[in-house]
Amino acid sequence: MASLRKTDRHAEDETLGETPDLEEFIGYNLKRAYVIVQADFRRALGEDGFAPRVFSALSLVVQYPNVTQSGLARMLGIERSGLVAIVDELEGRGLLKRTNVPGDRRVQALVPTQKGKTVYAEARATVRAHEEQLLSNLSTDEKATLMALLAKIRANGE
Amino acid sequence: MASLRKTDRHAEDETLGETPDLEEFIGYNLKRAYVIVQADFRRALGEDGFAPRVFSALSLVVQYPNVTQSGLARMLGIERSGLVAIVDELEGRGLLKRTNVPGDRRVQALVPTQKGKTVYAEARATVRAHEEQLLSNLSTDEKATLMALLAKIRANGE
DNA sequence: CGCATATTGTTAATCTAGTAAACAGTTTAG
DNA sequence: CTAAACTGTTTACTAGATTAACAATATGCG
Repeated sequence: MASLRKTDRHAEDETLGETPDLEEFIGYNLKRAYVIVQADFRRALGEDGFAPRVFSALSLVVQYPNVTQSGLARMLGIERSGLVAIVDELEGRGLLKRTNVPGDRRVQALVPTQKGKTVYAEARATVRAHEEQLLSNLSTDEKATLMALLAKIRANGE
Repeated sequence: MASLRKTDRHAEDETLGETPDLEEFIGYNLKRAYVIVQADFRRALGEDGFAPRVFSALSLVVQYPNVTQSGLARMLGIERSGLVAIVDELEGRGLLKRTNVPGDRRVQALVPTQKGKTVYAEARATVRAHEEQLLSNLSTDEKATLMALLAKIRANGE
């Protein structure tokens, strides 16, 4: 998603001095912005850090201890089959544990460990700081506006 | 990426009546919005329609006829190896053709066919209409603001 | 109660998008 | 002329995600 440069076209073709169609589409612009922010996220957390989805899962487990895997999958908007590997990773790193729930032997409630809470708090601070810096050309107001507009899109689509 | 519901937590855990951390992150909100808009895009173009990246490629070829594959890959921000399948598909559907360039026997300039131009114009109108309707709870001003803010993010990240 | 239906976590197969590395052919620079 | 760079391409690989099936368990309802 690089920018359009003069040298990407051939000399002989004309260059309608216009904005490319693509930039009219919200979807295209959303994707480009997302790719940039996502790359920054990965840079922030480094090689051995969390993938975005793993970070998101940990965040929710810390905030909603005893959430079930199905519940977590619903919150994340993914299939519960896809969550298994994510929870495996978090449990493998000792950041949460699967615990059985007295009333229902099907479910595995997810509980963050102390380490999980600590590691999440650090990761959260790191990601926040990186976002802050990546978006330093946006004012606080602009960031708030952006969040509000994105929330409106979400409100429509679900 | 569904919404957070009371029933997704267990009865016994408390429910800090707070906004989930995740919604503080621009990256998370961008992704959620993007997923919604992308799903709408696919609905708009239907089963046999274009994937977003194929649509984007066609758009650029129509707007910049005689672009090379390398140039197009740069514009799209993908590797040129990844572009081969996309161009194959568009050529297979008769929407563009690879032509050789007099001065340079390495490159294949991409030229839209008449059908390509027509099909693109239709697809563009369809996608626009769907975006319009999906985002009908945003005013024209809000949409413009959103675009501008996304462009600012892009300006930072590249 | 008993039985159909639904839910939970899980595995396995599959799909898409995308990257990285290598390549032969060709062009450019010194 | 030779070394370096570029083009399109293939192949192999990874990540993220979906679907379908499954056994264990729970729920609803005659």
